[in-house]
Amino acid sequence: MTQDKGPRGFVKAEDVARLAGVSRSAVSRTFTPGASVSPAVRQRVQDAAKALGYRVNRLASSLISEKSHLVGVVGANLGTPFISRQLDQLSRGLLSRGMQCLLLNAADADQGIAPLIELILEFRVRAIVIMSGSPPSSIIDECRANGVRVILMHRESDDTATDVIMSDDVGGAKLAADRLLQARCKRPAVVSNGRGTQSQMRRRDAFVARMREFGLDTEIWASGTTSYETGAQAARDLLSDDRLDGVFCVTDLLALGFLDTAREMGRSVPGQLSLVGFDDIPQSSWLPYHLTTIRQSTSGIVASVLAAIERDARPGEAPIHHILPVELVERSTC
Amino acid sequence: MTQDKGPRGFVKAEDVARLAGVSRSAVSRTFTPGASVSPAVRQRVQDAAKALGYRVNRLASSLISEKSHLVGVVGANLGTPFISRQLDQLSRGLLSRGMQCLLLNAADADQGIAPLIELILEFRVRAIVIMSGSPPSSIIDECRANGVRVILMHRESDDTATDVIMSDDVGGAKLAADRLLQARCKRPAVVSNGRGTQSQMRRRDAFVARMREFGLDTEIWASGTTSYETGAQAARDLLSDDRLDGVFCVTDLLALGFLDTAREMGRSVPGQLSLVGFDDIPQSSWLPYHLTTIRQSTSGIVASVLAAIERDARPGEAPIHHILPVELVERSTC
DNA sequence: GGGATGATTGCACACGTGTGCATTCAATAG
DNA sequence: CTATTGAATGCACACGTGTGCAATCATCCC
Repeated sequence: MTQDKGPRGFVKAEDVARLAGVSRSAVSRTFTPGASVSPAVRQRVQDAAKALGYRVNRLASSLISEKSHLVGVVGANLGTPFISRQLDQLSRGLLSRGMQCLLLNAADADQGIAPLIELILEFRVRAIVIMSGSPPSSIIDECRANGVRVILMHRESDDTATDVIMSDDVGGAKLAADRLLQARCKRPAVVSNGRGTQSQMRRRDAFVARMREFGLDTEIWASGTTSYETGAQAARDLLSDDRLDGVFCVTDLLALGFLDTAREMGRSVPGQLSLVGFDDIPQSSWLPYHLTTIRQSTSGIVASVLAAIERDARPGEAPIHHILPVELVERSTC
Repeated sequence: MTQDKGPRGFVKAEDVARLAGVSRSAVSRTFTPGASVSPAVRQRVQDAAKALGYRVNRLASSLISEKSHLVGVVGANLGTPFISRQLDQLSRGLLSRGMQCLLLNAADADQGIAPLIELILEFRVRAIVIMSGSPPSSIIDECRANGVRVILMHRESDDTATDVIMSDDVGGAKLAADRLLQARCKRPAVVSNGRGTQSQMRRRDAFVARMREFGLDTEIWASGTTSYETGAQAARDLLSDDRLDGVFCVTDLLALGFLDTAREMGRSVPGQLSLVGFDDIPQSSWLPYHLTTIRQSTSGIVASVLAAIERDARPGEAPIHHILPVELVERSTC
């Protein structure tokens, strides 16, 4: 099978050409869809390539064709249920469409994600997908100037026109508020992390505004990271107030921590307290929880992202701004 | 800031050289650590580069230096708690060591992961990390022949020498068995998926063997995928037998589904039934579960993988074969 | 001051591939 | 049989970078 191919390096097209008795161009054309090669030559080339274990060098190939099939992905908290599901679907979609995923973890990005984006640009990627962090607009402008699409998920850039794809946080928060009102909630509270994440703040503010429309003031709790433990802490803090009867956690992970701790503190849910989450992660439908929540369609989001990537980047084009619908999932915490 | 840089393409070293009034070599050396450049020239080059928004083209750079800083990662079920945590830590570690992560999702790999590995090889990666799937040894041989390290996580290759890094499945299964025996278990069962995943089979077989050492026959349940729902199904199937008093689920995800369903069926855990899992995913320590389990050190595993990648690939070298210790985490399901 | 030494710098080649252009070849029509 | 057409093929250039080698320059010692 694997022939003796000399001590150094990979097999190159020239080696295949020599073995097949054709020019190097013929080899290149054989592996270029739509190029003009006779069936006979193509066959000889393919045989020779197989015998030698030849594979096209994407580095050289992308260098000459000025664009690669790489897509840069920036994300943090990759171990989290919602984000990991998103990454799973995104990486699958990219692969199935002939693109590859260059993943940079933004967890340790103390300087912000600008350095990560610069690094990605060095690979001459086709597009950049940002799942976490807020890129400075100077970098985004530079990407656009170089014809690299930038796609923001669940966030928007203040001053620069970018492709934006997110769920309907405002609509979802309203659904949550209305559901709690329907459960005759009089004393609402909202729980979010303390990082000022865009999507969480949108949900929080929309929830508060909706409640105010009905004359209710919402207690706001915001601290820590987006985690189960933070939700638990929120419960310990908020439930010192006995009259609290409706809580909206802007994330399911927060909601699950809140729910467990509330019950441990002796509150019955939904008896004394109604609870609504956001995301619909798999754990929310597990038996002990059965959490009423707002479902985001990750598959819809990912599909929109993929479509945005595949759009040809024409200079004057208006950026995409998709807001995907969400839905209330009735379970048993209201 | 961003100058008018002509209509086509990225800024190249030649543009910077022209603006700085030096040769292109000087530009290249400025961005090459350890190269010889005078401070004055370096400064002029850096200024010019900044003004033009120049970044080194990694494609060309890697092409000439014959090796990239890319590491290919193959994995499936990326939305799963254990695997996503692993990927999170791995991608962080790679980035912090100056390497980039080329992620290929193996979920849709009907033909096996060989095509994915071939694709990765086209990028002339430095190493390939396999989190899921069993690569045919022919491909692995080819990788080694080309100086690309292949690192298998949680599995080993039958006939080819490869770097292997896994947890001590056998030791962990013994710990699980011993813990159940300590709880006076007489009728044990083991639950695994139906896919024949290597690590799961090792745990299962070691558990069964250990029980047999003590004269106990273990009921074996194996079906479906590795999921919460599969664990629930196992409980429905197995708990028709009233006498079952000790269950080892080879994965926490299975264990949590099993636990919820067992309780819903009226079994008290740990009263009538003891349960041990494997992995120690975050959810296992959540309040409703508090699962007794075998903890894998993902940080230890990832550290070993990173060390393996960074080892210089010398031809004659013996492959790495690390088996990392696991520990019993006592909680309240035994 | 002259020669030696060491640091800088520019030239030119190499990396492996895609593709326009001219050339060759076979096939077809007249 | 000749002229025409279209496909197939090879040549040569281009992509953007790293680096060995030789040339240049400044510096230092005697």
